Amino acid sequence: MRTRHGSSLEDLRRFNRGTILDALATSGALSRADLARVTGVSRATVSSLVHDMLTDGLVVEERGKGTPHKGGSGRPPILLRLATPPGVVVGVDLGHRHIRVAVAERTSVIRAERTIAFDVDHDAAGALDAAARLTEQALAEAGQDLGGVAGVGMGVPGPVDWRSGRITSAVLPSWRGLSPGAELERRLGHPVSVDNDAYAGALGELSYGAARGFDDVIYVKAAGGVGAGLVLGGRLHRGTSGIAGEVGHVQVHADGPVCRCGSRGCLETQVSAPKLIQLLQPAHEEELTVARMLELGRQGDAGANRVLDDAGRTIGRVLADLCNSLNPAAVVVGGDIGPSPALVSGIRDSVDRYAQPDAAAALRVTAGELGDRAEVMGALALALNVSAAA
Amino acid sequence: MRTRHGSSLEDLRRFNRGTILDALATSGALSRADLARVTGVSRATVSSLVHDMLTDGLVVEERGKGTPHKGGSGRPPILLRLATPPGVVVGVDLGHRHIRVAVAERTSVIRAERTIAFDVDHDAAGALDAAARLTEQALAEAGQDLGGVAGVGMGVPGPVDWRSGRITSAVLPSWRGLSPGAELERRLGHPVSVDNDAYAGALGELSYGAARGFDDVIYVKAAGGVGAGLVLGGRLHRGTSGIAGEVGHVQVHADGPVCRCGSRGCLETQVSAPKLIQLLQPAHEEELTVARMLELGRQGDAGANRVLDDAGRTIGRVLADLCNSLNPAAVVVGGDIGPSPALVSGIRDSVDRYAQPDAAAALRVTAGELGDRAEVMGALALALNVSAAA
DNA sequence: ATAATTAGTACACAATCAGTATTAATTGAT
DNA sequence: ATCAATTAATACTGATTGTGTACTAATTAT
Repeated sequence: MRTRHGSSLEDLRRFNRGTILDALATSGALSRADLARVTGVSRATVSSLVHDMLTDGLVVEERGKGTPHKGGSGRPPILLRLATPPGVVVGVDLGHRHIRVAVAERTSVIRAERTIAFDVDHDAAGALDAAARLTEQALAEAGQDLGGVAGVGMGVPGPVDWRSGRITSAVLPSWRGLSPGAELERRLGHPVSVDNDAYAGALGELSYGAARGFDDVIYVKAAGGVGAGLVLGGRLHRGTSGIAGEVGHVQVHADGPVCRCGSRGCLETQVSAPKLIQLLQPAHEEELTVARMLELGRQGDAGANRVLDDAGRTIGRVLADLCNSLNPAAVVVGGDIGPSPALVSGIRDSVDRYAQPDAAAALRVTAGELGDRAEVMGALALALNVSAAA
Repeated sequence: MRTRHGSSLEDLRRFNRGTILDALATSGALSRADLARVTGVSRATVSSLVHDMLTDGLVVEERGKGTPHKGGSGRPPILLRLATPPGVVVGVDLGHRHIRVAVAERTSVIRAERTIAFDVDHDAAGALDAAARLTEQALAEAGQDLGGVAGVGMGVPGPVDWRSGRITSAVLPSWRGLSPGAELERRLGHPVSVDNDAYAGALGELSYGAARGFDDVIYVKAAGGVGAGLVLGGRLHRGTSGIAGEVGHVQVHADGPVCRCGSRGCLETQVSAPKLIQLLQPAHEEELTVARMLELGRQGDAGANRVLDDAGRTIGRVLADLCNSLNPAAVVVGGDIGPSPALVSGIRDSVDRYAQPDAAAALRVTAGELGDRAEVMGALALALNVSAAA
């Protein structure tokens, strides 16, 4: 149920209106009677609120259509649906090595999309320039211009202090101290909501993907690095300084190689996508890529599946401890190696082995539903200011 | 600000009433005008609500007293204070080896307290019998009987499924499958709210101790076992099946001794209070106890401090990973060895070493303020149904 | 056609909050 | 001592809102 509002009558009405909009957002199309049943608000009030919302153009009636009815007889309901608000939202996903931009209707239906490879890590300014250029291209393809933009969200490959909007951590020199939101805003002339890429992915899967409806979820992004977005109590957990979920730098080998973070034997040094390719390369003549590795896995290549399974077990070892502590309902695996069944089953095996039986029993481990779109969908959710934000 | 309520006018009024009660609970004594300023509710509404509350006996006026005034002139305010509601609340803390019962006014001022040593782990039924007996004794001391009890809360040494109220995990045979709340209710004739002891401790420190005012806190209970209560986003995080915070069974030595949970090398096998005493005993002729060990540490005994410091480092190693994931504002150390400065500084050192610098910098590591009363105070908070519950 | 059933609305009503006097109680200046 | 100034509390009025009841609308089954 919805929460959080003020103390006046006006607030109360706004609250009820929000409850109805939420119900419509999750259920698609409902009649006024359905809304009254679902929300607990009386039919008369629903009628009144819906009337206002129709006047404001927030919802539209869907008359005469199918009008499916349960009992058989009775007056057919007039279904209500959220109106697609004018304008579009823009989602920007800055990965370590790619930039993806999506332009979507405010119902989050994607209208245009652009992806390019880019060395984001080492050229922050260039990446932001490219993102702005891609945004303009995608807007043009969608038949829009910057004036029609209602919101912009962005995921960036590093921890963001979500009060100041600055990149706090020192992992990527070209990003250090930067305010990526302000930077993109300068280029687009529109405010930008920013979160790190793992949070964006979590938000994407939470709003539109495999994590929908769960209160406590760990979203793991396994790609060039390893990060996590934690959904706790139905909300994204960012922590005191906005760096919660940084599981990539948990030490898994005391005497492992030195990580870019300065520590030794971090999870990230063991299971990053480049590392896996490096492990697998000697067995192949062709130049391997992540996509090729996953394809080999699908085709049953033992080496590829072994590498992915081992990586899953290593990640699962870390997640097991976290699941012991957090007892979540689901682990959703994303990132570009996330779709690998071998990786997911490796995580599952490791969690089953190392987490407490009760925690493991309550846990569902799945690949994300959105694939490499999770982050950009999350960026769209940020732009739409969907409720799940903290 | 307060949150969470329904959609009707009645709900709105209840909400505003709650807002006022909250303000009074935190600020002690306020005039109606103060309340209007603090809560944002209009003076007229505050007057009306306060009138109702006076009629119901929820608040009392404090006329003529000091009546401190800011400006100097003007009609002196009538201060309002929460009335101490009739009746008392009972908190029961079942540790592994002790039982503690407190009877408190509903303002959480403790009226009577009883503590005994008891082998709770191996005799659940006996422990509950003893708890009921102690409750009656403490009630008598406070000049009350069971009829005057307004609420009972209890912390138990094992994970509780907080929907069914049953002990879920299999760690303690005599407790397996038991419904301790229902059992104590049968003995006292009064409903009992139950949580595990680490949650109770967290709730105690959150409501009355070192964790007050923080949104994200890890409370660690270091005693016969090691457990944690996680406060995330200002609320106790119980997880999907109510077993969140079970950090005692994180593996810290792959080839360590077998734990009572069946796994090997669990944190609990390395740093439980009995284990520390066992480590320290050879250097002493007298039979050591936990209290004596802490006293030795205070007196500067190198061995005792070394053992405690090492234990802190081991715990800190586990907490570092958790702090990387959760980025909390504070770690509060409780349990019977929690007051040891060596333990706390060991945790601090380990966290500084193994957690990311940003997460460590945001973190405050302290001993709990409530000492061995944390759990029973948390049980009182449960009984008072203080807001922090999930 | 008619009854039954379900959806949606109109209207009277009560609950609630806010704004504006009005009254109350005190200080300080004359 | 008296009176203005100041702050607190309340009474009253008015507007907004949600609910319940009665009513109309639209369809199916008989």
